[in-house]
Amino acid sequence: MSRPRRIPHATVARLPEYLRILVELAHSQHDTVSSGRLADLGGFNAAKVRKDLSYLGSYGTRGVGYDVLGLLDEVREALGLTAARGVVVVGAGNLGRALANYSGFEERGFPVLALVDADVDKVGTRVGQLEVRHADELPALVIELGLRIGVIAVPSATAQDAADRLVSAGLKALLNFAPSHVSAPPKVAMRRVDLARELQVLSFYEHQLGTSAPGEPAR
Amino acid sequence: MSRPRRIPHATVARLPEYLRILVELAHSQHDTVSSGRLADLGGFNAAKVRKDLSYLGSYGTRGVGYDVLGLLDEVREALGLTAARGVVVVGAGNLGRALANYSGFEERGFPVLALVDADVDKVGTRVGQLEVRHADELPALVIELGLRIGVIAVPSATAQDAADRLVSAGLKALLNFAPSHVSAPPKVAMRRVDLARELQVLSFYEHQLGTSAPGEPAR
DNA sequence: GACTGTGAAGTAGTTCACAGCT
DNA sequence: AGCTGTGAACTACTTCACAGTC
Repeated sequence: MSRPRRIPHATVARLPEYLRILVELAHSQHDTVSSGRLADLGGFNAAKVRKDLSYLGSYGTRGVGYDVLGLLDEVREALGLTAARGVVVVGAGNLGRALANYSGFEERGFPVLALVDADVDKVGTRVGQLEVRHADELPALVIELGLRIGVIAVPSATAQDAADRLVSAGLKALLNFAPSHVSAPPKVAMRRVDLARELQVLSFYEHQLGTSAPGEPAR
Repeated sequence: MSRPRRIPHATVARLPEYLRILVELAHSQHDTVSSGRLADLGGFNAAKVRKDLSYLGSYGTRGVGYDVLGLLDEVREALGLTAARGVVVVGAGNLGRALANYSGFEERGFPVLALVDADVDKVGTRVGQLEVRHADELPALVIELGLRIGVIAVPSATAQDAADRLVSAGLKALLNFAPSHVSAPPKVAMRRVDLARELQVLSFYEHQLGTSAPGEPAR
């Protein structure tokens, strides 16, 4: 009930899932929810849910459950989602254009406000609402549009360069879609999504038919 | 050096990364590689690399390192990547079309051979090389094209339905891009990628400026 | 001397089980 | 009675440290 400081990474990785579930519960007019119900909806275990929420200094009520709206605020607050966070996509190839168009980002509070590329032939072309800008404009765009998160959607060979540009333009959070390891200063938060990797992991478990794949990643 | 049975999930999740690095090393004519070098290239620690590879019954040579081509085969074999694995994408919306077009899948051995949708208005339209087929044709397509993996790219509300269709069409490996929890029989390998979730996790670490985000997920 | 393979120690994450509130 | 919050036990993963091989 007090508010302990350090939230373990495994818990942080589940917060977006709690958020999603709580948004749905709020829509369907539920005002309280128990850890058991949250566990069912998210595919977790009830004890884990309670422990996770306890790190937020959650306000559950014994005998009753958690207040949906209150908890929703707590989770949003913990994730730092109190204001929309503008995203810039670097790389206007296939993947970059798709990401810039993907409505799921805007819906969840991450509007894609800019799309840049280093290739002058691509600069000026339109992708949905956006016009492709030159990568050199990054520092100006970051300031002008208040960008917070950079998405790297360039080929592996230039991913490190894209990351460096984003960091020197002042961004502190990067999501890398290129299938290669990119390094950044320790103050910069960095995650990677490798779509083909997911298929390879699936391939492993399908291959080993019978061995069921564990649920979802943590860390 | 013997070949112990159960590969821990955290190790499985890193195998694709080793694979990628080994492919690059092979291209650049390296014939051996040490655990330390692999660790550098992947952003790991050398002891972890050695332990991971030991689960494959790896053939490292003390004093020398690992044979690049031999290890490449071992990893490919462990991942079950000895033959190409056909993929079907369910959902021809924004995301589904982008995934069907994404060249990274084919490049890594997962050709997208079919794209289906339940909406008759979308059936017959073209996306890259593919013509959108009706979701009812799934069981036939699975047999005809030898599909192995299903990718779910429909809205949350219909994700469970899409999963059920894929499972009853005989697929044993599903990748879910919808931001909701989907259940499947235990024999079916199932993973989820939630793009907005990654941004939310980044938001957390950016918010808590100074707390550096740990590297990459395992499990 | 360089580098692997692996027990053992250390750390993180999960689950149990129950005391404590409503 | 129902459900939270949390120490304690357990399980998984990582890292150390060193014996063993080339």
